[in-house]
Amino acid sequence: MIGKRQRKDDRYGGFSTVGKVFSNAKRLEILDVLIQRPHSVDELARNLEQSTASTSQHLQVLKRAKVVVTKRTGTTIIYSLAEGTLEVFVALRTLAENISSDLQLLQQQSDIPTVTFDYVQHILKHSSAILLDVRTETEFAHRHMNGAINIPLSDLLERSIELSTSKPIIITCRGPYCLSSNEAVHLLKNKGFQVSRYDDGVGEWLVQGGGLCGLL
Amino acid sequence: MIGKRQRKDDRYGGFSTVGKVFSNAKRLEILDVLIQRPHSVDELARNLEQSTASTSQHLQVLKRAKVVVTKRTGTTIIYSLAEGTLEVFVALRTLAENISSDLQLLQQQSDIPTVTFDYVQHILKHSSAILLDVRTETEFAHRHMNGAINIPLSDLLERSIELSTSKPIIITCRGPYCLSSNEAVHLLKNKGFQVSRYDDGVGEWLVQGGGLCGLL
DNA sequence: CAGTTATTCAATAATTATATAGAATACTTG
DNA sequence: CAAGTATTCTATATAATTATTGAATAACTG
Repeated sequence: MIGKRQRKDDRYGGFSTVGKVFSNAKRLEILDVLIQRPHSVDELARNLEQSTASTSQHLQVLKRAKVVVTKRTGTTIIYSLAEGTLEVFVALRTLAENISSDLQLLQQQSDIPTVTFDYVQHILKHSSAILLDVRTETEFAHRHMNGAINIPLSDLLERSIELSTSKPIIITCRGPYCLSSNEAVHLLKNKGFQVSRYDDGVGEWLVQGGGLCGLL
Repeated sequence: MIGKRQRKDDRYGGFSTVGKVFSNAKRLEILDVLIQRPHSVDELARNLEQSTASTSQHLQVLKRAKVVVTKRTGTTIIYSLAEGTLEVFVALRTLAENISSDLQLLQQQSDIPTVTFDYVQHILKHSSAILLDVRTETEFAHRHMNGAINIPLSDLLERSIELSTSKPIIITCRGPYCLSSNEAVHLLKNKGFQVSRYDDGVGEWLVQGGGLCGLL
């Protein structure tokens, strides 16, 4: 006969297998990267600036906990988020940011004005500004906010001519920990545009009730 | 000048401090216990069947991550959940249960029929069954589902006479990992009542959109 | 089927987590 | 202020996690 304590330990132990996923910085970064689009092991390793073996090991943890799924194409294995993972990741990050004054301080180290979800929704409804996503074309194609337009950061300098100078521009990128929107803001500011930033990414956008389009 | 990699590591590192909270079985059990009502260190230690020192150490981790708050009354320190923690805990557990076939198997080791949130909402609306919470009076007082009645498991045998025999009874307790509802079901079944079980607790109830009453 | 590429496995070393016992602290009460 | 109770701190031993290197595997390519 199995004891009560043993049974409880088993239950919470199984639960903690999923919790462990979120206990390591590199694993959190993997998940954040996978929100943008599926990636191969190799791509992830380069992204994290870490050995392939170590990245693979983290991916095994994620796979065992079933928060990611894999698809083999040829010799490469493509990892992507499992259903339900995005929502929990975002909920956890939101909690972390609300809670931790450290993270907030890191975030507010900038002089660029940031706008809220509600504000972005409002301007989209009234077409009173442009929502500019500066991620790569592939990321944008995978999923992006309804109503956003895409010019990748790498092309922004030469393609800034496409942007209307009469409307203010709101920049969005991969999410709160992404540094692209900062660069984009400065680049466009120097060109005379009126710019602000939506700090959150597609994950937060979705969880807050915003619509997405894309392949998934 | 701080490098990009360093800054990312710092960000995800801060995030992982909050994630670590959910990576240990005992800490998850502490949080689950705190959902029911605030507890002292000593009470928690007895509940977890673990030394006070070790429990205190876990509580420090939770406190540093700011997912719990403390209130001193005399020599005892009362720990309770911080705002936002309940929702994330439940979201994580829901993910874990959907994902992990192990946890589901553990759960379905019973012959008692379980009912869904929607069903409970329906029967409450039509008063077609009784929702019976078998937790302690203190736990019930702290927060309970709108429309539930309370008979603690310890009193159930002698107080079963209070229950109508004409209506089916739905038992609820501390949540999916709590073993009280099982006992209560068998006890009432032997007395000839028509019983089923709502497996989730007040946390899931709240997150699914159910109303709560109580002190907090 | 030998060579190439992508990923995983195995062994190791360094770090971090965890549990415990016993000491130290903090508050209350007589 | 001495005694008692609740909690935290310290030191220690054990276990788990993490990153790395190099070997092994698996699928494709000519």
